[in-house]
Amino acid sequence: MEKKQNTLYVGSLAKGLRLLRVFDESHTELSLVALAERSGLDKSAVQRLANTLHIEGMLDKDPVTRRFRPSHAWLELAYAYYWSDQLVGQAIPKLIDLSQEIGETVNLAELSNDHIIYVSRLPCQRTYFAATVIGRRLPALSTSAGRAIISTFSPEDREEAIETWPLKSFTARTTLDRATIRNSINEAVQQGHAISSDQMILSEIGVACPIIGPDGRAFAAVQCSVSAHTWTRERIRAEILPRLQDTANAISPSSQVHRR
Amino acid sequence: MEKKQNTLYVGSLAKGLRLLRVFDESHTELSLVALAERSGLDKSAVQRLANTLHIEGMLDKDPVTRRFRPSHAWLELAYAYYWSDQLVGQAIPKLIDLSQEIGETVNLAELSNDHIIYVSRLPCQRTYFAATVIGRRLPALSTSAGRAIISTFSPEDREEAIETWPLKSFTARTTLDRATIRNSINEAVQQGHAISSDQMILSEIGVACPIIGPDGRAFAAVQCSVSAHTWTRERIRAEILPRLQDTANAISPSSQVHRR
DNA sequence: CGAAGCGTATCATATAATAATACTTGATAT
DNA sequence: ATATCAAGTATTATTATATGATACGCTTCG
Repeated sequence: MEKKQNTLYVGSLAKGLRLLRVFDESHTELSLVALAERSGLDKSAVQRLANTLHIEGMLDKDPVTRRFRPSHAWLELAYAYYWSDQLVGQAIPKLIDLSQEIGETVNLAELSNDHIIYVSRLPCQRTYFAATVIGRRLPALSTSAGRAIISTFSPEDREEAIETWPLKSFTARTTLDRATIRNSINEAVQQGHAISSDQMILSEIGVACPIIGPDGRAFAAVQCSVSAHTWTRERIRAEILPRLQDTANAISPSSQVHRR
Repeated sequence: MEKKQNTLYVGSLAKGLRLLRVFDESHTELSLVALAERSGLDKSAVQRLANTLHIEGMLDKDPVTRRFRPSHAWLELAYAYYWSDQLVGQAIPKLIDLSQEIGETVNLAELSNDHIIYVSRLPCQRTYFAATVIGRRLPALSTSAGRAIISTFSPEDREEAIETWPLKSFTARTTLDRATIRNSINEAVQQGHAISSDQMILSEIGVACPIIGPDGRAFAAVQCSVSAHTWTRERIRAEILPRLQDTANAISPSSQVHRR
């Protein structure tokens, strides 16, 4: 169909990957035709590609319903990812300490273009499932972690992010107004941390401190999610923030060994 | 080269996947030729495939060293996996409670052929990195979780597992003798749980209770890792085991809603 | 019982992946 | 400085390989 550039591009591989990416929160188990519909590929292509993925162990196939599901191999990829991410190894022990000290859910979020992605999550209280799963990608502007990171950008980059990065509504109270977000980020510039409420789910408050790179720009954040039923912003600032701040500082890239 | 069956098998896709699987604990960042060596593909093939993976966002490329690394997309796959795994959603809240109660690292392990794979990990104490990373795959026979699972098999299946499943040495004390393993599993049959020491790392004790399916056969286990410096088997049995057992029972598949 | 939906199998065709080769770059050593 | 080497990049002719249309068979459902 559409030519996707030159001879260094292997279309079949790209199509196979598209099949993998079609699975998400609400599509956890897909039939052949469902795969075809969601991927935009035709039935024959899906037949061959899905079959290959199955043989290679990337897709499980229910022998009775004939539907495909993500396989354990997807977790093995995550495993390999973790070893390749310099930051995680550095951060994990400190995050464990932090979560034990404050007794609340602690997350490590990394910037991934204009989104943040939760790389490590240490749930301490029962929460909704999505809050415990690694790999969740959210619009940076809508999260405390993202705002904390953006707050370390140069004024120009900050403004560009605020103006152009995507937004999506999750709750009735998700902020979709960029002026309000600008205020929140400006506050973070002043205070060195970001706080947000009701963005992903109601009655949830997020606090985040940026992890600042050698160039002064953050590429990650330590974040903490608490319930608005048991916490106020004041208490968060008094009891959680100092330790959160310390942890974020301790995971400073200045202490990172240069690779190899 | 070697014909890999029929026309329903897309070789290029399979080769691309091989490239992904080449990354692991000790190979976190690979150059073009390193990829070629480890994957067994020739340079041209790797060039095309890696390029495609890069364009599709599956591999990050360091602009200066030109080396490839796993991308955030690998975590997104894990995210999709979690939603597709019925057990995890069920288990997570109970595992959180358990880890808070006992204050020790709690894991959820699933059987993956003759290995177990850690699907969920809730570290409470500082440990070595590998013990905190999800997706780790270990020979079932060498782990308390694996032994707990095998202990629910029929005598024939149990014996076959003991005789034929793979073993690998991790520490000087990793049990490589199948008779010893048989004893350990028989104990688990009697007691309903498995305990092992020094298998993956020295001075580590693992306890595991099987999560039993509707057919009476386990396919997963709740596991707890503690340090031999602060715990004895007796104290583990007295203080950890009862709650561990309760948790494993509570995550019973009888309470699972039949899909769709 | 007929129809619809879905998974599976087959096959002729040309597209699209291949592998060999040559060019470029950058690092190291002489 | 210059040479050497290794690694990344680009090009191309060739054909194998992936393609997608079509047809078959099995369930499910009204």
